[in-house]
Amino acid sequence: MKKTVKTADRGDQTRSALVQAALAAFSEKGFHGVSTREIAGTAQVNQALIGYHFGNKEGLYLAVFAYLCEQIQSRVDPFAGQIEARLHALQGKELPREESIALLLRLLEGLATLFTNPQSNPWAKLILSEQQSPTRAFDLLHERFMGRYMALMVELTRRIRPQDDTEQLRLCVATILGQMLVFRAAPASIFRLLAWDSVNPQQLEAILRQLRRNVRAVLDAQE
Amino acid sequence: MKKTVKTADRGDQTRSALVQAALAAFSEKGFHGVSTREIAGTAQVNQALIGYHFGNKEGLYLAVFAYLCEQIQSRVDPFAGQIEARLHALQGKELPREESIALLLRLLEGLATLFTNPQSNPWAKLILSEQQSPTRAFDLLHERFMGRYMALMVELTRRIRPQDDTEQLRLCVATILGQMLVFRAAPASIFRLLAWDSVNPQQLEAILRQLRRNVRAVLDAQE
DNA sequence: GTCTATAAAGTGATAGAC
DNA sequence: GTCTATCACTTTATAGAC
Repeated sequence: MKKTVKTADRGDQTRSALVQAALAAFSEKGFHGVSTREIAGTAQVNQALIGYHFGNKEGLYLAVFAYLCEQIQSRVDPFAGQIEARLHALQGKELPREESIALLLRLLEGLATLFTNPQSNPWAKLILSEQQSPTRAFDLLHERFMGRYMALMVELTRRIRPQDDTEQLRLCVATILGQMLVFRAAPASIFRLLAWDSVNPQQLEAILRQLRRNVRAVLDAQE
Repeated sequence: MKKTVKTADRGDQTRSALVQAALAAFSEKGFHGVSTREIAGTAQVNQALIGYHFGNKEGLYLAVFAYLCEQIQSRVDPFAGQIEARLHALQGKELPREESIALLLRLLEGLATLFTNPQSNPWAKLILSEQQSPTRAFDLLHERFMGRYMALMVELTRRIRPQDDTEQLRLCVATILGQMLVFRAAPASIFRLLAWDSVNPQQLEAILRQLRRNVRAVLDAQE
């Protein structure tokens, strides 16, 4: 047993290095914009190992998204789990309106904080690329976290605006998400508009303040 | 003179066919996802003519964006020009609040109608791709129409919320734009959320209704 | 302005040695 | 699990005939 300990996870290291390098490369230049040689070079790994570990280039692409889902879930699931637990514990009883709004805002702020962080730059590019031209990778994203977070937002909104039908609630959630996503979806335009070149902590606070104000206004709106 | 009339614009026809084919191809598969052979094949034009007319593949890419700017401007400039004329005619006098809101909503609805139309599918993909990784093509987009429309929205918003400083106004415009853009930026998720597979006229009306309600609420919001 | 033909370099995948 | 070497194919750009 002992004599294999040091190299037992060499395959894991190779896979991990390839996924990291591929994540950066695919997000910067797109699937067709990078060669497997380039990725292997960055990862300091032999090019033939992509085939061995992931089957082919597409398999590596999917592995990147599986990794990406883990990263996002580990950061957002705490918020979502808390809300799901609260909703479930009610057993049919009503959730106070103010608490519903607070939970919705907390989830939204968690997402906004994550998605305005430069650390999520490469993730955002990959996800937006899949939004425009979905492949099997999009199914991963939707099943692992996107569908769940959106459903949660609809349920919270239903408690806040019981007079709306389901389609209205979904549209409401879409426009709320849009107010946060615009900073990722159209960063080149938005940063020119704001005359910012990134989002520092003070600026993030300004964004969150605007989001809070808008979301409350939207949730209170009369027809 | 007469003997060259029939073929005088043959070069124009070639350029146009290449730009049309390239627009569709680049938006579907990205710059690196299509070959010049494929574009020339679709355009039924010899592959070597891309080099002759546009220098190289990148020159063709830029020509696509110049064409795209013309198309969008011809559809949105009427709205923008009307607003600019109204603002300019004031000569310092105040614009009534209700009229400012009406003008802002009209511009926003014009943009929303254009950008939810399937006809603008390829445009949206190209623009969003430039938003994520701006090249020289983004400068074209910003200079020709995006910068102008955003500045106009900020000026209208300033009349509606004179108590806000410029940064707040810009953030407000960003979040308003986001509510419309989300249907283009994250279509795969939004359409799953709404259980739609495209936007028919009734659904467009539902989107516009939601946007109108939200924008009024956001513009009326107290701190 | 358009064509054919081709140069020069790059691509993903894989067989076979270790 | 990793490596080298290579196959089969595609890529963009361009020289030169018409």
